[in-house]
Amino acid sequence: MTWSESRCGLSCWRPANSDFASQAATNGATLCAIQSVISRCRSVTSGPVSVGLRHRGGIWPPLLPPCPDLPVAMVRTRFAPSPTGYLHIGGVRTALFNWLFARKHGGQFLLRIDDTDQQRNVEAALKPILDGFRWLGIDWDEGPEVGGPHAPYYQSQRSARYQTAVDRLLESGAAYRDFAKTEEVQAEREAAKKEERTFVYSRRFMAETDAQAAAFESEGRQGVVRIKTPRDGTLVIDDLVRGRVEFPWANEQDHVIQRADGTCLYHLASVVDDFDFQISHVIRAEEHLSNTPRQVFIAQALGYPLPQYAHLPYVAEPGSKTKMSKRKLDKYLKNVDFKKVNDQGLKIAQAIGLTTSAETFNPVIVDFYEQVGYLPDAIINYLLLLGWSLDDKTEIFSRDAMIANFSLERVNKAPASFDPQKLVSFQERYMNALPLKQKVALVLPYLQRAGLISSPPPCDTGPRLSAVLTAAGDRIKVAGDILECREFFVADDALEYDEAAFQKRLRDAPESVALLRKFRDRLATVEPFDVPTLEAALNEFVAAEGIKVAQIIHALRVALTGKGVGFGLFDTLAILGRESSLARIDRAVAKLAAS
RNA sequence: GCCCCCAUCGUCUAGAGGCCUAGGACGUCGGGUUCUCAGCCCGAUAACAGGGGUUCGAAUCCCCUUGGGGGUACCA
Repeated sequence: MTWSESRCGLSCWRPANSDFASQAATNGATLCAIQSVISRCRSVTSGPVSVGLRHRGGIWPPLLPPCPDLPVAMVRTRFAPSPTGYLHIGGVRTALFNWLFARKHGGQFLLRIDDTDQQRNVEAALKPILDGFRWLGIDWDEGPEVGGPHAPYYQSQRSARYQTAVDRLLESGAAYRDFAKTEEVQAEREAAKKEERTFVYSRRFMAETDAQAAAFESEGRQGVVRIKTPRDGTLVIDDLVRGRVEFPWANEQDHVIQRADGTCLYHLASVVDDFDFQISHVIRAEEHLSNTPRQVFIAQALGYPLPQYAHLPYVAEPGSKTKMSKRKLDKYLKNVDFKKVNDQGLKIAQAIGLTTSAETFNPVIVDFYEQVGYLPDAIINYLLLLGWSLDDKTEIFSRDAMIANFSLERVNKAPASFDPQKLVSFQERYMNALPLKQKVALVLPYLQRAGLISSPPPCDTGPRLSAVLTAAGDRIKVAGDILECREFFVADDALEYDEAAFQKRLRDAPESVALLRKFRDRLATVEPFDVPTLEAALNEFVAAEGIKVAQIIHALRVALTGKGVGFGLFDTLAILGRESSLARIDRAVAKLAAS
């Protein structure tokens, strides 16, 4: 049996215990696949490696004897953003899976910029994307800013490579110059549609010789280059997540690979780059599955070994299975959970004086989360579980744990819809686990940008912020939530009151106010002014007056913070200190008297 | 239209023919705890798209239907 005959999954395992170690499907002839399987085995064992077929339900005896001398191919993956000016959350998921796969197998992850279509300002449009990846902790071994042995990593700078490929394709007859006008092809397409058959270009304006080309050109026609797609036979792809997929060649088009102006199109460029960059695994979104045949055709015509393909399901819209796009923001905002996350972000952005536009600031775009104060680890953890799972219970993964456990085998086939609520739940868990010191550092810039703390901060900021964050506990879900606690950072005479709370707890509650005035004098002498002493003092006061705690505590909270809801009352008093507490009670009482 | 992919609670998922009376998480709804809020604890709700096979036995394998998604560009 030869490898090219094998269309089954390839596996390898540790001979010692036959433990299943790693699996890869192979697309017919790719030696690269075998090498990659072996290299993956190398990462888990140092002994001899057997390669054989894996069958659902069991491992079959090895078909090849251990062959330790086979060259070990490096795992190299890539993510290819186009410079659009923002980093889409779905793109991050794809990049994450590429990154995890490379890291898991000790390979490289690279970034290549798909700017065949863009003209200017690529750098500016790229910056938010690179910043986003950096913020998320997804690092790249080769690509923009870091360079690498295969530079340049911008498609716009690689046209010479593409031209060489086009020339070779033309020379071998795998591609041809075509002089049809757009309308002429369009007419054929419509005719096919009318007759309910698959459109196949007639090649009526195909020029296979220079003389033919010259003749067309003399008519004033302009030539593009098309691939000469086979018209019969079937292409079989063994996709690492979808398994065996077959495409009849007859349904494929003679796609254009080079425009009349000499610029090349994505499919050509992508195939050439993947070869040049020695990409071993092409891991990308499902939208490219149907595009794979034309890419395979180009690669094979060029004599390139094929990479392994893995097509990931989409990240779908909240509550739907449609691919998520930032263009349909209006629609997503009708989803209550999505809107909630969006509105909270907007509120924080406004409080820190951030000018936002829906284009670049919304929950589909990564920058949103950074600005609002989410934790990168929470987002990564959430995204990891969108289409992948380890088992039926593990949910929290450190970076090391996700790298150690990730595998393409466990990627789901069905699209997963983006659930803002679940993301928030991860964020809460991570925020909660964050050490106080880091929380302080995370939150401080928000207070500064909102003008509540100067920059550089006064020296009592650290302790006060720590005290506030401790008292706040899990009320701070994202860093920007600290702005909900502004009452601890404003001057006593600048405190704002929630009118509804003021009405309910003070104006409409004269008996509470009377108690408040009385307790104020007690507060003036409590020593020390700390939580246990304050609590004891209040309990004593309540007992002496024969009242319930609730009769005074709410009034006191409104007087101190201006709000009806907040931290524990004794925490609040202790943080404010005696002086502020008394001043605020006096101010509230005065306000009451004034109205 | 044609081609390709997909299908388990509202959502993310576990599930490799008997461990399934289908498990976990998020959400939702009750109850408890606390000075409010947040949290926490306890409980409940809720799914194998439909129909045919194969098999002693099907969420799991096969076929059909339905539904969803993607492709069919001189976009990426």
